[in-house]
Amino acid sequence: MARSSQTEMAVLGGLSIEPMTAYALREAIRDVLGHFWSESFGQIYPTLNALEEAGHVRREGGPRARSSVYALTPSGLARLRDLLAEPVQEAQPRNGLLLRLFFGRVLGRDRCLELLRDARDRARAQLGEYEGMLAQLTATEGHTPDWPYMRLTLLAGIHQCRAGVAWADECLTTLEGDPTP
Amino acid sequence: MARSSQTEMAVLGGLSIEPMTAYALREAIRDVLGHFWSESFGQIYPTLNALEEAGHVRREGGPRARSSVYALTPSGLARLRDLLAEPVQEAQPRNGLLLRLFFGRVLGRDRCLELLRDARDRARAQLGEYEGMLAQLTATEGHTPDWPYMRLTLLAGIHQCRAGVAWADECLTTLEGDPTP
DNA sequence: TCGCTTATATATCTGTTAGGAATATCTAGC
DNA sequence: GCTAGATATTCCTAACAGATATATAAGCGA
Repeated sequence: MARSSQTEMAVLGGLSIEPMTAYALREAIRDVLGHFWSESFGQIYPTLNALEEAGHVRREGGPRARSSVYALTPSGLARLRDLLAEPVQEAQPRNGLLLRLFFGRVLGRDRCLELLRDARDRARAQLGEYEGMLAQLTATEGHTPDWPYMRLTLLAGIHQCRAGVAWADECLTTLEGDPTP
Repeated sequence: MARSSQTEMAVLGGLSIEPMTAYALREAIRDVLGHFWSESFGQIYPTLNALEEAGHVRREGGPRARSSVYALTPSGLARLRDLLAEPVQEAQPRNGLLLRLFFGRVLGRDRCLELLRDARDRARAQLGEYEGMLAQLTATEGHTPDWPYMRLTLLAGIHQCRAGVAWADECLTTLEGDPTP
């Protein structure tokens, strides 16, 4: 059986854009999907093997001696369609920042303020990056069919960051004005 | 290296509020931290055992025959402080919704619209819940030391949801107006 | 008040998943 | 040719979720 079907989806999806080596696939996932997805070698390779076994992926000699380029087969595309149509399963939430802030009484107010400032700065920086990417995307001529969908995911990042900045700002003002230590 | 157990932090933190059984701890984590954290029995029990071994937690007879109530020891509180002070390590992002939307070309526009509407509705519903909880929190008399920090985390949920709604709305308008199938 | 049923509480166990260190190989610059 | 860095792959270990097993309490009819 395949590893988690989520990894399968990401892998098939990546190959649906163009055939790649496993290494390139990982780079692509990190660079393109990086702000909302991640996969590591340990997942990608076994998944590719399983997919090859199932005939969803074809392996060809790669650019280097011992490397392989994987390409989607028709059945692989069908499989991708099926997976994408499955209900979204959200990952269990695990927000380390909020966990720390929740126990702020123990951590101390100053530390919390620091955390919040940090979070705000990081969100601001990210926001700048995303806006740059969006501008670049908007400027590209000859939109591919993927264009509107890439835009969606970028917009998600932007809204998220803006919310993050606004939240941190609000918290900072209330917490700074709070007399209790 | 450390995929350090964040579970330890959540467990110690929970016990820092009041002594509890493992079962109650899990309930508390689900109900109170639920919107940004999650733990399962499979992690909580072994973590408690390890903490007891290390002397960070004291086990006493619980409300039922075979049950134990765990309480934080001074060294446990110190340990919690240390853990909270460690740099925040964010979980790898895994957003199933965005992954699907990214491959929207394969999934089809109509399905994407559906996903977006769903996401918007869920975000709206959540927002209502959080706002209710915030109102309730604001109304409570005699603020505990934890009060301002609980408020922070609730606000985070609220900002997040608002951003989610705004994003989905924006995407829906652009995608609905898009002539390409 | 007894015995039966159901719900709740407690604990353990197991397969899956994840992440990244370790390893190997190649390419290019010096 | 030699070294640095990019490319490619394998593997191991710990975290993890969720199911399952077992015990206890509570409800309820007789």
